[in-house]
Amino acid sequence: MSSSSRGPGAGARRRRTRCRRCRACVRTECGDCHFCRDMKKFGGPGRMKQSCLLRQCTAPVLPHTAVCLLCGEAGKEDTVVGRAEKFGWSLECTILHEIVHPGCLKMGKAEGVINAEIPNCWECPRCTQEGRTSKVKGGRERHLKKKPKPALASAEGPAVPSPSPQREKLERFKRMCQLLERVPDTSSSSSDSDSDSDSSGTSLSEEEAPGEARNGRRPARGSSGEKENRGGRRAVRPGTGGPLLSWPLGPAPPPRPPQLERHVVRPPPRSPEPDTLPLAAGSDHPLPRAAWLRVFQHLGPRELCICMRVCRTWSRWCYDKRLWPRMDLSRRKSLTPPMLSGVVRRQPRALDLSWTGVSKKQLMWLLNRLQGLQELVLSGCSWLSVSALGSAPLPALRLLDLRWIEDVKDSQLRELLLPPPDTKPGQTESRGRLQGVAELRLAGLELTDASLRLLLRHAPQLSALDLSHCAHVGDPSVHLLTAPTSPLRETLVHLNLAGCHRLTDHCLPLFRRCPRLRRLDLRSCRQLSPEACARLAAAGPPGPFRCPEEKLLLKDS
DNA sequence: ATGAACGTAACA
DNA sequence: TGTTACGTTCAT
Repeated sequence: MSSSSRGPGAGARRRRTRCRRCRACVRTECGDCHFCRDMKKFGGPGRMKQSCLLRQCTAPVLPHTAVCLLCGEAGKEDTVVGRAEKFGWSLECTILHEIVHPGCLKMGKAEGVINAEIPNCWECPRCTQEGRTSKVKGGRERHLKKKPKPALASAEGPAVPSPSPQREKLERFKRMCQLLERVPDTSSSSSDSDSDSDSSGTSLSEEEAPGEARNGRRPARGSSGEKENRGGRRAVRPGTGGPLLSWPLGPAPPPRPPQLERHVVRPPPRSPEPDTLPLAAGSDHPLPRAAWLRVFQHLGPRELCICMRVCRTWSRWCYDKRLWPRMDLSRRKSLTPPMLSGVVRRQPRALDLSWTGVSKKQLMWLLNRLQGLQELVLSGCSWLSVSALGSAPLPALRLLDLRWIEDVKDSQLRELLLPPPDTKPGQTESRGRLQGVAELRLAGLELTDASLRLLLRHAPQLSALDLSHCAHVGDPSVHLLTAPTSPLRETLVHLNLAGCHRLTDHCLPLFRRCPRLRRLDLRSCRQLSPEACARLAAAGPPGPFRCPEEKLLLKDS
C-alpha cells in the first residue's frame, strides 16, 4: 500500500518484528486459539500464518536489519547494550521514513512526536520543526484498496493513507506524548481531550477507547482485534527517519504481560504540565501548579471532573494520579471505552468495578495498564470476565474482592491462585498471582476446603479473609486455617465467617491459635451457641479480642 | 466491517 | 533453505 515516501530515506515502512523478550514472546503457543489451530503443527492447514493469540508481542521492534541512518548501528539493545539508555530504540519517522537513534540526533529530540500507534515510530524533530505532518496530501485515499496492486501506490504522496482518521490518531497521540513527556505542544489547542470529565462523578474521559471496541494496536489480532490493528497500521506509513525522543515505552521493551492489543501502555505523567496557569490576558496566574493541586486534593471525583472542564491546564493537572487514589465505577452496567481509558490515565491505586458489566477483554485491557493497582473490587461481576485475572499481571495487588461472583467454585479459584502455566524454566515454583495479597474477599462463593488448601499455599500473607456465606465452609475449614502448618494462622487479623452454617461450637477454641486475630465475624452461624461464643470472647491473654476495638461479632450482635 | 488468505520480510 | 508471522489484500 501505500506508502509513500517521498522523502529522502524513502521507502516503505519497515515491518516490525517481535521483541523476543516480553512475556508474550517468551511463552509457548497455546495450541488452542484460532491461529494455533490453523498451524500445521497443530493439525491445521497453515494458511492464516498468524502467531498465537497469546503470543502477540507487546512491544514490537524494528528488525535487526534496520540501522540508524546516522551511526549505522542497529538499535537493538543487545547489540548496543551499554548505550541502550542513551540511544534507546531506533525510531522510524512516519514522514521521512528515516530510522535513527534519538541519541544520535543533534537537534533536540524532545521536538519529536512519538507515534503511539505504530511501534518505534515518530514524527522526527526535523519534520515537527518544519511543520510537516504525516497527513500531507490531503486526499483521503483510503487505502487504495481496490485493485492497485500491492505495489506501493506511490501515487499518493507521502502519505499516510487515510489522512483523516489517521490524523486524528496522530493528534491524539501527540497530546498523549505531550502530557507524558512534556514535549512542547505544537498543535495548540487541539481540542484536546483532556476535557473529559463526565458527569457522573467518576468520569473518565477520553479519547481512545480501550474498550471492547477499539484499541489501537494489536488487539488480539485475529478475532476481533486484528483488524483494528491492521487498519491502524496501514494508516500510517512511517518512514525513516528522524530523531526521537525518549518515550515511555522506551528502549528495552518492558516485560509486559500478554495482552490483547498493542496499545502502548503509558504511565501517567508524574506531574502534568504545565507548571503555571496561563491566563487569557497573557500572564500566568500567580498560584503555581503545586498550590492548585493542594486545592484539588480536597475535591471529590465529581468536583474534579467539573474542574477539568474549566480549561486545558486544569484538565491536565486534574489527571494527576495523586488526586485519584481510588476510583469507583461500581454498578455501571456498561463501561465505555472512554471510561476505561480515563481510569488508565489516572492510574488509581484502588479500583471498584463491582456489579458492573465489565467484560473480560476490558478487564484484561485495564489490568495490563494498571500495574500499580493495589486494590481491586470485582464483586458481583461475572466469572467470565473475572477470569481475566488468570492471565493478568497483578504485581502490586494487596486486596482482591471476588464476593458473590456466580459460578466460582474450587476450579475457578484454582485458576487464579496457581502460578501461570506458561512460566518458563528458570523460575521453578513460580509465584502465584496472589502471593502478595493481604486481603481476600470470597464471600458467597461455592468453595470447599480444597480451595482453602490452595489459599494456604498460594496466598500465605493474608491478614484479612472473608469467607462469609460460603456454604461449604465448616469446622474442618477452621482446622485447616488454624493448623500449625497454616501460614495464615500467624497472619490473620480479620476473619469473616458470617453465615457459614456448618460451623459448630467445636471449632471455636481453634481460633485461639491465631495470635493476631482481632476481629472474627460469626454472625448468622446457626449452629453456634451463645455460650460457646461467650467463652471465646472471654478468652484470656493468649486469645484474641483483648481490646475494646477488637471484637468478636456474634450472631445478633 | 470483519475474517481469511497470502506475499514476503525477518531471521535462524 | 526453512520457519514464522507482519502487513496487505481479498472475500463476504
